[in-house]
Amino acid sequence: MASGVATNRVVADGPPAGDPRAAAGSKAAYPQPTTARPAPRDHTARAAEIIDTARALLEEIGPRGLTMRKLADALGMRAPSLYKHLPSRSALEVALVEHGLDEIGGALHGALAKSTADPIGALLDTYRSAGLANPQLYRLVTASSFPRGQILDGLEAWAGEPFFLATGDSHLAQALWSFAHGTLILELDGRFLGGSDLDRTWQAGAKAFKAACDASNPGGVTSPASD
Amino acid sequence: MASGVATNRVVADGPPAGDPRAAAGSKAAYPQPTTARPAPRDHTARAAEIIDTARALLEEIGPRGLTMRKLADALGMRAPSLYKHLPSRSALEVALVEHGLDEIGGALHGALAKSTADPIGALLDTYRSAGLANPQLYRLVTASSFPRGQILDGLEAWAGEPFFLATGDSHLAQALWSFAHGTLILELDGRFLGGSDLDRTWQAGAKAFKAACDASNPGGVTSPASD
DNA sequence: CAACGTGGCTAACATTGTTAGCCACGCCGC
DNA sequence: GCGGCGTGGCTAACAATGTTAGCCACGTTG
Repeated sequence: MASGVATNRVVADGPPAGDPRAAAGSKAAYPQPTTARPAPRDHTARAAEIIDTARALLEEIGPRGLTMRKLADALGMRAPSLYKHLPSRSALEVALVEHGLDEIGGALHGALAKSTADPIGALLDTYRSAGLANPQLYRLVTASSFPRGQILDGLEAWAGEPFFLATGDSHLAQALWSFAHGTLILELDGRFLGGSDLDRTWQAGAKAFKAACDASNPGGVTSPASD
Repeated sequence: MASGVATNRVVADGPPAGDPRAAAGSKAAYPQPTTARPAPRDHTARAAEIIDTARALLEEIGPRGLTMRKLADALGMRAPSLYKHLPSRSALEVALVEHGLDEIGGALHGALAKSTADPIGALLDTYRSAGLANPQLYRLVTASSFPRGQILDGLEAWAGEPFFLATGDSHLAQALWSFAHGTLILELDGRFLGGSDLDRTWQAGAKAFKAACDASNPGGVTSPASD
């Protein structure tokens, strides 16, 4: 029970059965998005202000340092007053995570919309950039202990959809996402050897998955191993 | 400073330069281990008892639930008495993590020693099994917030070495490790879609990396894509 | 002008890790 | 035998955490 029951997941098993666009895309040769982008949750103006401040503070001092009293301090008020605008610290985290998922999902969908030549490479680059730009937020979004059940319905699925769109296969999509997340979190946590050239680590994975994608999807759009 | 300065890392950049065994292995065609297994840290008998209890409790109630008072309760004593045997809760976590790294590293090295036919497949299977057998310990070992600098010198490098041994290339090794960690932590956290067949997700990644390994190491030992 | 919702405050509580200080017990040297 | 002392337990207490209760000033609205 420690990690709760997760009802929302990233990387759907593919588009709903029988969707015509998935096979008959007009312009791009890979499937078109079929998941709707969930509308962001409504917050009071003051609540939004608090969440913004929390986000800035989060990047400064990390998830553990982000305490209700410090957050209140940064806003020129006392901790209990925060509860006039947010029900709990956990709700604040949910808001931050939803922010993060919306941003990262937007970036991934955007990357796929632009680059049709090398979707997997574009996806990985975008994923990595998004994480490096907001490391603490990325850590929070992917924290094991997070109460994932409270996140906006469909948000995680929408944010993860690009991995399916880029590979055309749900298991390859999950494997690619796993690689991206694993590499990013290990990079953020400084777990690779000091002198390592991480660009090449990402490239090694990208190359492997591009090849696997070509193999599972002959005549598809992913460019032949380009390295 | 939130995540500390990591001085020990997993997956070394390869064996020390000039090591003869790396190129001229006698029996197996892939490199032999060159990193020494660090001796476990010494603990008092009572300290070891505490650590064992902590480990059992960890799997029951998770890292966040594992509090000094609950641990003391489980041992029939009071929280402050724990400090007669361990300097801090953080030191306890370090001990648990070292336990975990030693076990997982042992399993990985063992797997490579047995199976020379499909080292990458064996490695991934072993990694996954080890994590699924002790999910909370795995979470702790790979937690972002962990003070990694205090871990026994060389332990992480030794535990990660098999990834290099199996691939023969440091960047491919890091990418493979990233995939393994990413997939495992996402599986443990229940972040894949409910109905997903995770065996196939692992297989998809394994296949991609085996092919990449063959490509970067022609005539090597990894078996040709066997699905 | 009275009523009331909004949004701040202080005081306080439980839980966490942790420290200080006390004491019972068993072993060692005389 | 016995005094001293280290070992390992205890209670009391502190600071920091999330959170609740209860108070009050202010602006809007009937």
